[in-house]
Amino acid sequence: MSKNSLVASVLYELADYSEMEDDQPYRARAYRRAAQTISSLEEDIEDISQKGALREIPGIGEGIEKKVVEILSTGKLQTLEKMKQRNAVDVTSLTKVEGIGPKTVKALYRELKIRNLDDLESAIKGGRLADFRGLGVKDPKLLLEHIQNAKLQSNRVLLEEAEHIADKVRAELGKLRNISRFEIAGSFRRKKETVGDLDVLVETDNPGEVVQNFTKTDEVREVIVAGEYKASVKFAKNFQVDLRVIPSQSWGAALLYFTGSKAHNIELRTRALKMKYHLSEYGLFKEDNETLVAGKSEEEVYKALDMDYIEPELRENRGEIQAAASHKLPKLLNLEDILGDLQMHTIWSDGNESVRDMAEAARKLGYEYIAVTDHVGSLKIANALDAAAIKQQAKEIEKLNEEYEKQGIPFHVIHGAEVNIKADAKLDMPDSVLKEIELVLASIHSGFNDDATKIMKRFTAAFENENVDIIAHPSGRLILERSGYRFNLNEMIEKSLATETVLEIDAYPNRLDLNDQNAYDAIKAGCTLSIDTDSHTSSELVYMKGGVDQARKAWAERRDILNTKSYRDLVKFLES
DNA sequence: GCCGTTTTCGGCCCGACTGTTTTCAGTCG
Repeated sequence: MSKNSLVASVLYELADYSEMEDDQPYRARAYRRAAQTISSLEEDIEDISQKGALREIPGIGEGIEKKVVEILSTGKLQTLEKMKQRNAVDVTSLTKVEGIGPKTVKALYRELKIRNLDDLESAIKGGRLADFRGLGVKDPKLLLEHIQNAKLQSNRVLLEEAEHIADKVRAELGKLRNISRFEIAGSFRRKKETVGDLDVLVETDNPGEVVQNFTKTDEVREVIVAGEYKASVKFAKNFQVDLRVIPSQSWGAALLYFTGSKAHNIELRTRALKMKYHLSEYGLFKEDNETLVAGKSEEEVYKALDMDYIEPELRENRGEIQAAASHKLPKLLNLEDILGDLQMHTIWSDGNESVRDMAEAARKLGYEYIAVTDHVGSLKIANALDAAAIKQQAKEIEKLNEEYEKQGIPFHVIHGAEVNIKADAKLDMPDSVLKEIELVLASIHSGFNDDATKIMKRFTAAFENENVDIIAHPSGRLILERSGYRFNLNEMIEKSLATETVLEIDAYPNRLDLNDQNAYDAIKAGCTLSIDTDSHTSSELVYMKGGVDQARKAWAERRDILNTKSYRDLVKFLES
C-alpha cells in the first residue's frame, strides 16, 4: 500500500482546518487540489519524493512540497497539529455530516462551542440549535439521521450491487411519462470498483413534472432536495440517487460533466480556457459566453477541443487527456474479445456444480474454452483435491473433451488447479503432480499479515516454479472488507516479465484483483494479464464483464490479455 | 498556495439548491 492516501488525507484535513481558520479560500482550495491529484496518482508518492520530482506534479509548489516531505518522514504535519490544538474541533468528522462544511463548523464552535459529532447531537436534542442560523437542515430528526450516517462508514457499494440499483432506476424511469432519454453517469459509468451514488441525467420537455414524479416513485425512501431541474433522493439502505434534467443542446456537455471524474473535468476546462473557450455542463462556449461551439454529444465536445473521444472508464486524469490530444489512446479491450475463462471451481472442491455444468454454461456464453481450477493440496476449508483425486478429475475432463470432439463441438475444457502458496514459501503440491496439470494458478490463502519481504519471498517461489502459469488474485484484497497483503508491485511486475508468468485480474465482484491502478502499471510494463471469474457456480461466469471493465480502466488492449487467445494459441503459450 | 502562448501579480472550474438570503454565502457535486 502506497503512502498516497495518507498524504492526501492529511492535506484534505489541512484544507478543512485552513478554510475554517482563515479567509484565504484559495489556499484551502490549493491543498484540496493537491490532495485530489495525489490520491489519483498512479505512482507512489514516496518514489516521486525520493526522485525529487514532487514539484513536477501539477498543483504542488514550494509550500506543499515541504508539507508532503514532512508527512512522508513523520506521518504528520506540525502546522495541522497546531491548528487542531488551537481549535480542538473535529472538523473532519463534522464536515462528513450532510449540509455541514468548514464554515458551518466554525460558526457552530463560535456560537455553541460544538467540537464534535456528540456535541452536535446533544445540542440538537437539547434544542440549542433552534436559533442557529446557517445550517442547511432544519428538521432535527433528519439532522440526527445525517449524523448517524456520518458516524457510519461510507455508503459505497460494489459496482456489481450498483448495477442492480441502476436496474431499479431504469425501471422507475421507464414508468414515467415525457422522458425522451436518460443515462446513468458518474463513477458508475466510469466503472469504478465501488460506487457512492448514482447520477441520473434525463432529457424531457416537462422538467418540473418529471422531477416531482421521480421523487414519488416506489424506491424513494427520502427526498433530500427537489427543485425544478434537480432532485436528490435516498433509496433503500441510504443509497443516494441524484436526478438532473438536461436540455437537449447540452446533453453531451452534461453527460461529460456528470460522468467526471472531477479531475478529468478540471483538466478539460483548463484545456478549454487555454483554447479561449469556456466549458460547463451546458456546453463549450466562445469567450463571450454566449456562442455555443459544442454540447449535443460528448464526441462533439472532445472534437472541438482537438481530442479523440475518451471512453468513460479512462476518465480519471491518468494521462488520457494528453493521449487523446496526441491520438495515442489505447484501443480498449471488449467483452467479446474474451474467448474463455481460466479460473473456476466445481463440486470437486468448493464449487457448486459439475465440470459439465460449468462447461455447458460457458458454451452458452460463446466461449471456446474454460479451465477448471479446483483447489488442490491441503486447504481443508476449500475441500482441496489430493494427488489421487486430481488424476480422477483429469480422466473425467478427458472424457468430456472426447465427447465434444466426437460431436464436432469446438469447445475444450482445460484441466487446471489452484495451488496454495504456503507460509513457508512452498507450493502446497509436489512438482511431480503439478507438471501433469495443464494450467496451474498459484495464490496466497494464509499468512496475510506477513511483511512485504516475506510475501515477496513466497510469491517468488511461485514465479520461479516452471509449472505455475498464473498468479491468481495477487493482492488478496476483498473490496470494502480487507485491504490485502503487503506486496511489492514493481517486484511482482519484474518477476512476471522475467518468468513469463501471467498476473490475474480476478473478476469476482468483491475482488477485482489486481485493482485498476496495479493492472495499469503491469500492462504499461508489458505484462500479460488474464481475466478470470473465480466462479463457484455457473451463474457467476457473467462476472467476466466486471473483470473486463476493470481491465479497461487499466487501459488494457486485446493483446494484453491471455484469454483473448484462441484455444490453439493458448495451448501453445502454456506449453512454451 | 499555485501558476504563466496575455501575467512573477492577480487570477484560480462552474452552476444548482437552500435558507429566512432582500442580493448572497455555504454546500455539494
